[in-house]
This record gives sequence, structure tokens and C-alpha cells, in this order.
Amino acid sequence: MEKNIFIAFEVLLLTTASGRVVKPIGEKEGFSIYNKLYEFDAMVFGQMCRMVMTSVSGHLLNYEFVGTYKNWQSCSPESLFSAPVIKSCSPDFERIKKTLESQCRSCNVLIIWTDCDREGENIGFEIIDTCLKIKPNLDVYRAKFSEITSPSVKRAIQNLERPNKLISEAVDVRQVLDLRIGAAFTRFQTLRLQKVFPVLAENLLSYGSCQFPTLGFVVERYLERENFIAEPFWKIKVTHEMNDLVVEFRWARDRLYDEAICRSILSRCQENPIAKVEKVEGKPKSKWRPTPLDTTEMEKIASRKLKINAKEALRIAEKLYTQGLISYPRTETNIFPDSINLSSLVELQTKDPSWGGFARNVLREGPRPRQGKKSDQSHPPIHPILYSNSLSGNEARIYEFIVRHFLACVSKDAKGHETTVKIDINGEKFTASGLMILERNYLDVYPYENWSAKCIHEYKQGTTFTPTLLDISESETTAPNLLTEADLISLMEKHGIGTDATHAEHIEKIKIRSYVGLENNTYFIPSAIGMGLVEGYDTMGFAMSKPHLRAELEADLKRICEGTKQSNIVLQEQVNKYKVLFQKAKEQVNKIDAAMSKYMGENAIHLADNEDPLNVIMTRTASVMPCNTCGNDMVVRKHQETLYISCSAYPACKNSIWLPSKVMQLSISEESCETCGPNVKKLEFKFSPGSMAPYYPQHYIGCLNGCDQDFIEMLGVKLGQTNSGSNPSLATQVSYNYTQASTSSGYHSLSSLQSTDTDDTWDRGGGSNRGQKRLRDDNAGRNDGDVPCCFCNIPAKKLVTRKEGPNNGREFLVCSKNDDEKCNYYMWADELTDVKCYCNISAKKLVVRKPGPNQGKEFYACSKSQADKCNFFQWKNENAESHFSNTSNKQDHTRTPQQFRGRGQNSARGNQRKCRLCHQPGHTRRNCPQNGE
DNA sequence: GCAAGGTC
Repeated sequence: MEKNIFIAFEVLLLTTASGRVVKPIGEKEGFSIYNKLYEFDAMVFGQMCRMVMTSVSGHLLNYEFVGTYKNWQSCSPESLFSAPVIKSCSPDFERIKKTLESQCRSCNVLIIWTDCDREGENIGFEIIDTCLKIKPNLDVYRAKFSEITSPSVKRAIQNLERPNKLISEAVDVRQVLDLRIGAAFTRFQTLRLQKVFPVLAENLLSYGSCQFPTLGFVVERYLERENFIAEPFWKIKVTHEMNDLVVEFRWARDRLYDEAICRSILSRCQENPIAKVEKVEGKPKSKWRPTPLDTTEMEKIASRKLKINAKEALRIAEKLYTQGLISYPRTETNIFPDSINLSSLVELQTKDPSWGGFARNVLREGPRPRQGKKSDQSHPPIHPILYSNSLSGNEARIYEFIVRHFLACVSKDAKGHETTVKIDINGEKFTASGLMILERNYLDVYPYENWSAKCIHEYKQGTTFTPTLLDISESETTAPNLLTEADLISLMEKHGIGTDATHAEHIEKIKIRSYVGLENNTYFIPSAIGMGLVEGYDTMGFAMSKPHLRAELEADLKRICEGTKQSNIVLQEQVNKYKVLFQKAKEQVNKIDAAMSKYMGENAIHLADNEDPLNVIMTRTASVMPCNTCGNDMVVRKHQETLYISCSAYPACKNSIWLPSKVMQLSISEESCETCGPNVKKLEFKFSPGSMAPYYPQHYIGCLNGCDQDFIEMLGVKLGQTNSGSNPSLATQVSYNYTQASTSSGYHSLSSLQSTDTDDTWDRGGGSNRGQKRLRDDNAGRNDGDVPCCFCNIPAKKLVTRKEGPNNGREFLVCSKNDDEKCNYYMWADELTDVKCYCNISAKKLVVRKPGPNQGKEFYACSKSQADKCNFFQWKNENAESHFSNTSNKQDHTRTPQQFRGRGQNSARGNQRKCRLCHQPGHTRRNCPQNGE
């Protein structure tokens, strides 16, 4: 084998280069139980290669705000337009990422097989970025396929391309914009309206670039209907009754909106009310079978005909897909590729008592699919894969519909014969038509459509007859119907709002948010909240609820893909555009209040400026000065009783200035520092009595940017990293880095952590430790119990199990950070040991359970989860010196755990002996814990 | 507590 090729799929598929699904040489578990690994050999680049294949499940990484920007109360919504965002892996996807990281080590080439659309390209780059971090010299290719069939896969592997960064960048732009705009406007309108209308206190009033236009469609149709003025119109009605059959003729002028003219035409007809048959025409007429089924069509028909809403229909289809009964349900394709074996799929259905006979007929004639015009280049139309007769309820109904639709679209159009009769009554023309159905064909298997025959008399050209009725009829125009779910999906598709996979979600979202409701369980009607929001922004002159904002972005994204516009420029322009809209919306927020008030029938509470929740946040999160590390705002914060000034990008940036306990109050003054410039605000301090030198007043207004050296020294803030001020020696930033906080033993006392707020507990550093916050060494080893560090390398928190059961009362340790920041460290206190693993955390003690010579013997191993743990292993009664059975390798004995770890990585190249049984270093097969012999 | 996009 020359090369190892690592392929990553967006959805799982096992093929060889020839495209045949094969029995893999090896199937092994990755870290994620849902994303397996397969190994097989295939010919690539003219040589036989060992392929390792796995899948990811959609996006691996997600943009999110960091630190204080996640918190609604800690930053202004407006700051979200420029707040730092990071792309990170959510916990659910960590295992998939780990599989990629571990597998790519042994590969030379990476081939991306994600869907060949924009999102797929972006997912591809998430995989690439993940793997290149581990193995920078991987050669990366992109397989481009038009569908997942044997010839297409074969063609793709023989014509590998390079991944397209531009396409991926366009998706990044969309992601960042959706996040910034969605979060900023959601927080803005939620915070404001909850305060102004207490009745909304529990409502989340979200804004999103897809959900809002979706709401807009509903409101627009509702208003069209409300504002509709009916207009009367008149028609001339002609019927001809004979042998109990009434034939109705249509007027060639259809309708007239002027009664007088219509009546005068009628009078003329009545002067000589004889109908002359001018033409009788007969021609074949077909009713076309449906095109192969794509997602939106499935949702629309399910909603219209089965009365199962789009969200539920898609959920059921996904379930049928995971059961292997139908093909992938999220597809925009309505064309069957030539290579798909339709006969065998039809064959599977021949055993069914209801549609089996029809399927046999199709087989006899040979399946002939009617082809549509859409292709997503990835997935075939939705079709049954296996036969099932054991489903029930809506699952059975959706499955039956998919089967019937499939059989219908590969059968034949219905055929009929249409007769059209044209008559003349004293100069006015009328027509009537009849329909005879000759062959029902697909209609026999497709009850979701019908075709009615229409009878007509036998007329002969040149003959005459006297109409039974010749009169005028009056009607009026009717308002358009409210939108059904199927109408809404059609509008979303037409205007490019959402994707096939998300239409149903956006509709569901506006229902959950109480922006819309359903009338007669069928027609969408906007709620007071929905009306108020849309009209509020409309009165400002913004088309927030119209689809064209999204359409403009789509056009720009296309330019990025084509290389005619740079992604950073598009992002900047779009962010600026929405930021201006946001600022205007904030200025005119009263208009939203007024519109909401109008529809909700509630008075808006008038808020003074200092009561406006947005202003309150602004005051609290006002910038003291720019951070000298990252440029974001430094803001005043408080931890328990201790005031400090920290970078708003925490934890991405940990720059902070902790103030001593003698600072009792701190506020930002209106005044900027004359020396440091307009962006640096002076601070108003109030000190505890007698805590400062006599010449400092108890109230003092000063700058902490570095220009006021006397004050900084008096305050007791140690000088740290140089600020960007004029005098580098006057810097004030003190960086507290928890990872530096370990004592020599690596253990901290719980009591020392709890007392961090008192100034004396901390050694603010000096000399080589300048700028680093350290715990005093004498805190280690106190009687109240040493505690180990968690994965964040800060002392863990000890808790007691309260849940009833065998562990009730047992102590355990977890990360001491807040819920949204804490790591997943978990350890029983009674399993704590002094031994540290390669991760430099306390190892746990375990017992060999496997029967054999080692059964009952105790050993130490990494305490992290299976997915995260290192290779550390040590028998309990052997000291660190005996880790390695290779005694000639003396220098290893003095290595630190970190060095061992480095060594462990080298060992992949064969420098270090590993156990032949479990392939872990540090012991031999003879004393391996897995050795049951 | 926020978006939209993948997907299991």
C-alpha cells in the first residue's frame, strides 16, 4: 500500500472507487458511536490505496460569542455587531472531531466527500482545518460528484479537485451575519418589549433573517385580505339542458366590471337568441404524473393532503430514513439519475396488497420516471428503499405516500379526450368543453389527485340550438385566502428564505414565538405580537420583514463564490448595513412600542432614559479604555466584593486589573483622560476611610491607563504588562492566568480558593512572577483537605451526592467555574490519588477485574473520560521509575508528565516500546491490565 | 434566553 487516504463524508456512505458498496476489510468504532470507521482498499492515483473512511454529522464547528458577550446583561446588544466571535466545537461533536484527529495522523491524503453545495464545502473546511492542525502536511483533495451512484463516485475519485476556499468563506460570512444580527435584534426587542409590556415578560421575541421574512409573508397576506375591497362584476350566462344534462358555456369576455355594458350586450344576444355551433374540436388531453419527490414537495403534499404539518412530516421522514425504509429525505433533487435501478425498487413493492398490483404493472411496462428540473448534485429524489407493512399511524401514512408518489412518478400520465365547442349568439362568443377519461394510469395509485370527467352533448359544426338559459349573472371579486403551510413553503422557496431542510423549522419557530396562529387548523394568521413587530419596523421605513434583505445577501454570497467580491468586504458592508438599521431602530423604538400597543390593546409603559433596559446595560458595560492586549473594551466588573476591570472579550482575552479591597465604589466618569486620549475614561474611586495616604481624598478621580504613576502605586496595583500609553514603564495591566496558579504540588486548598477576595491571600507577584497571580505555597497541605485541579487546571470543587442510591453521601469533585464555563471534570473523592497522569491531573485508582494473574491488582489510569484520556498506566505498588520495562532507557525516569506526553507522541514513530496487547506504553503484555491469561 | 445551517 502506498498511501493512506482519509475520507470524510457529511453523511455515512461506504463505497469503493468503483462505487459498489462493499463489505469493509475492517470496521472499527470511532469515538462517536454514530460515526463509524471503515477500512478498505481502492485504486486511487493509479495505485492501490488503503482507505479509511468516516463521516461527520453536519457542521462540526459553530460560531459563538465569547465571555461576557454571551450574557444578555453584560454587554449592549449593539456591541454584538463587533464583539469577538470564535468558531468552536460543541460538546456533542467533540467525539467526531476526536475521531478525525486520531485517524488523520496515519494518513497522507485527505479526501473530502461532503455534499457538493455551499454548506458542504464549508463543512469540508471544518474537517480540513481540524486535520491540518494535527498533521500539517496532509495533501487535501475534494471529490466532486453529481449524485451518489456508482458511476458518479467513480468519476469523482478519478477527477479529484482541490477544495474551494471561496465557497467556504461565503458560508462563514452568512454564519457570522446570522449570529450577529439575530442575537443583536433578538436581545434588543426582547429586553425593550418585556419591560414596556409586562404581559410579555415571559416572551422571547426573537429576530432571525429567515423567521422574520416568513412572518412577513403571513402578515402581508393577512393585510391584503383585511384591506381587500370587493368589486362587483357581471357575466353573461348561457346553459344548454338536454336529457337531464346541463352544459354550461363560458363567455369569451369572461367578465365585465360595468353592468350597463354587460346588459346591453345581453340585449343584443336576446334579439336573436340562437346559438350557432362554429367549431367542434376534439384532442387528446393528459394529466401529468408527478415529478420525483423532493423535500419541499413532500412537505407541501403532506400538509395539504394528509394534514400532517411540514415539521412533523420531515421528522417522520427522517425516522423512516434512519430505519432504512426510505432514501435521504432532505433533497432538492427531482430527477432520478440514469444509474439508479428503479425496477428493483418497484419490485420491492409488488408484495403489497394495496399497491402491489400497480407495481407489477409498472414492472411489466418498465419504469419511466417523469423528470423534474432541480438537482442539488448530491441526493436523489425521495424514494422507498425497503418494503414495510408494519408501520402504523402517521408513519404508515407518510411511508405510503412516499411509495405511492414513487410508483406514480415512474408510471404513465393519465390520458383523456377533450372536446371543445365554440358557439356564437348574435356576435358574442362562448365555449364549453367536455372530458372523457380513457386511461387513469398513475391516478390508480395516487389518491392525492383526482381528475373529473365532464360530460357534454354531441354537437356538430354548423348546427344551431336554442340555449335553455341566456341571462346576466352578478358576482363580486373575493379576497385572497390566508396562507396555508404549503403556500408559505412555496413563497419561502421562491424568495430563497431558508433551505429545503429548514423551511419547516422557520414556520415552527414563528408558531412557537406566538407570532402566528392557525385558523381552522389550516390558515396562518398573525398574532398581535407578529403584527406589532412587523408594523413597528415597517413604520420606520425598514423592510425588515421583506425577503429582499436576504436576497441582497444571497447575491453578495454568490459574488464571493465567483471571486468577484472579497468575503471580508461583504461581511463588513453587511454588518455596517445592519448596524445602521439597528441604531435607527434604537432611536425610533417608540414606533415599535406604538405598533405593539395598537395590536395588543395594552398601553406601553413610558420609560425614562435611565429605566430603558438598553441604557442600563450601556451604563453598566461602558468602556473604561481599550484593552492593550486585544483592543476590545475594558469594563468594570465585580466578583463577590472585589472590583476589577477586565477585558470584555474574557475568556478569549484574560487581561484584567484587580483592585484592592480598599476601593469601596468605582464608577466611570464623563471625563476622558487628558494624557491618554478620548477613549480612556477617568474613574471615580471611593476608598474605605483611612486606607489611602493622607493626601489622597476619600473620593478621587483618576486614570488607570498608566499615566498617573503615583496613584497606581498608592493604590497598590502592581505593574505588569506594558500598556499602549506613552510611558511603557507605567503599565497597569495585571494578567491573572489561572493556568499559572498551580503550586509546586499541583494541589490547592479549598479554603484558599474561597478566600480569593481578600487582598492578602494573593501574592500579586514580583520579580520573575510579575503579573501572574499565584496562590501562596503555604496554602497547600492544610488540614481542610487538599483538592486536585480540574481540566482547567484550577482547584476543583468538592460536593456530596444527594441523590438516593448507593452513592448517597459520597463526595465527588467537579470544576468550580460557572455552569456555562466549566469543564466536564468529575471524580469520586475516594478515588483521588497523589499520582498524576500525563495530563498533569490526579490519576484514578482502578482494579483489574478481568480474571487472570492480575485480577484484583490495583493500578492508576487517567481520570478523564474514555474519549479524552491519555495513555497513562501505572501499577499501584510500583513507583514512577518502573513505568517502562525498557530499563536501558534511563533518562526517561526523570521526565515530568508533560515530557512523558511528548515522548508518547514520539512513540508513534516506534521509539518507545508499547504493550503488545493494549498498545499502550509503560508496561508489557505480561503485566498488562487487560491480560486475562 | 438569541440565528441559521448541518444532522442523529
